[in-house]
Amino acid sequence: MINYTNILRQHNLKATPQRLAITDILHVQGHITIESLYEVMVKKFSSISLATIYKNINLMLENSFIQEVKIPHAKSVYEITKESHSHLACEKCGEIQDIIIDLDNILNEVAKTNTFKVNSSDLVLSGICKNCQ
Amino acid sequence: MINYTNILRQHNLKATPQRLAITDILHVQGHITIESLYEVMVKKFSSISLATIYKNINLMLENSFIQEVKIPHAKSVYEITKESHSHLACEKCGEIQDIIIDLDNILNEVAKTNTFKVNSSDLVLSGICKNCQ
DNA sequence: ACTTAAAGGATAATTATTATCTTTTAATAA
DNA sequence: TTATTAAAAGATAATAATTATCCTTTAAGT
Ligand SMILES: [Mn+2]
Ligand SMILES: [Mn+2]
Ligand SMILES: [Zn+2]
Ligand SMILES: [Zn+2]
Repeated sequence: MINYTNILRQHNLKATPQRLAITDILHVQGHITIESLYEVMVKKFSSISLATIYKNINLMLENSFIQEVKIPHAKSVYEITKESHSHLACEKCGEIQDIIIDLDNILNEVAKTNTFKVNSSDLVLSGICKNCQ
Repeated sequence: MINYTNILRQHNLKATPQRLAITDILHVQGHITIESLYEVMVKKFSSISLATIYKNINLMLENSFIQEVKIPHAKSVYEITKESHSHLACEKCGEIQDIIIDLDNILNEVAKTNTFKVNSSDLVLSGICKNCQ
C-alpha cells in the first residue's frame, strides 16, 4: 500500500481523507470514469459532493498527478500518471487495459519528415478482450 | 466538387441544403468541431438551429458517413470517413492534420499475444506543427 | 491549542447535448 | 405540375455534464 499522503503534499495538495480515497481507488482500479469514481466514493463518504470529485480530478490533472484517457465511443477514464503507454479498449465489456507498445520506430519516421515535432502519443486499440471472446 | 447529393441518398438521408452544406464544409475543412461547424453554418443559414447540427452529426455518425476524432486536451473534431489514418494535433494552434502511419507491425505484435482481438486503432500524436515551430 | 489558507459540501449557474413539438420541405407518384 | 407524406428543420424545453459560488469544516503549521 503506497503512501499517497506525501505524494499529495509534494504536489502541494492537502492529504484529505477524500483525496486519499480517490488516489487509492485510482491505484487499485487503474482506469475509472468520473461517474464510477463518484459511485465508489459515495460508499465511503456518504455525503461527498460531486463537485469535490470534479475539483480534485481537475487539480490532479493540472499538476499531472493523473491523466485523462479518451476512449472512442465511450466516456473518458482517469488514471494515475505513469510511464507512457497505450491502451486496449474492449468494445464489449468496456474494460481498459494498459499495454506497452514501442512506438519509437513510428515517432522516428515522423521526426524524419521534419514537419511536426512530436511531444506525446496517444494510442488506443479497440476490439475484444480475452474474457469477451 | 463532389456530388454529395447521391452519397447522402445512398445513406438514406435526404439531401437537404443544410446537409449538403455540412458535408461540403467537412469536405473542405477536413476536421472541425461542433462549435465551429455551427459558426460556419450560421453564416449560410442564419436561422439554423444548433439542434439541426447535432441531429445531422449524430445521424452521419450512426451510418459511419463521418467519424469523431477525440483529441487530448481539446474538443473532438469530426471528419468524413476515409481510409484508416492517424492524426497530428498541434498543441499551439490546435490544427489537426492527417498522417498515414503503418501500424501493421504493431497490430501483429498484439495479435501474437492472442489476448485481445483488435478491430481498430486510434493514434494521435501531439506536438508542434511546422507553422508553429 | 490557535491560526489560516485550503478543501469540502450544498447548490446555483453554465455548458453541452438530447428530446419534443410544430412547421417546412425533399422525394415520389399520380 | 400538383398532391401526398415521411423526413428534416427550427424553436425551445429538458436533461446531462461540468464549473462557480458561498459558507462551513479541517489539515497543516506554529
Ligand atoms: Mn493506462
Ligand atoms: Mn483525419
Ligand atoms: Zn471485454
Ligand atoms: Zn500549430
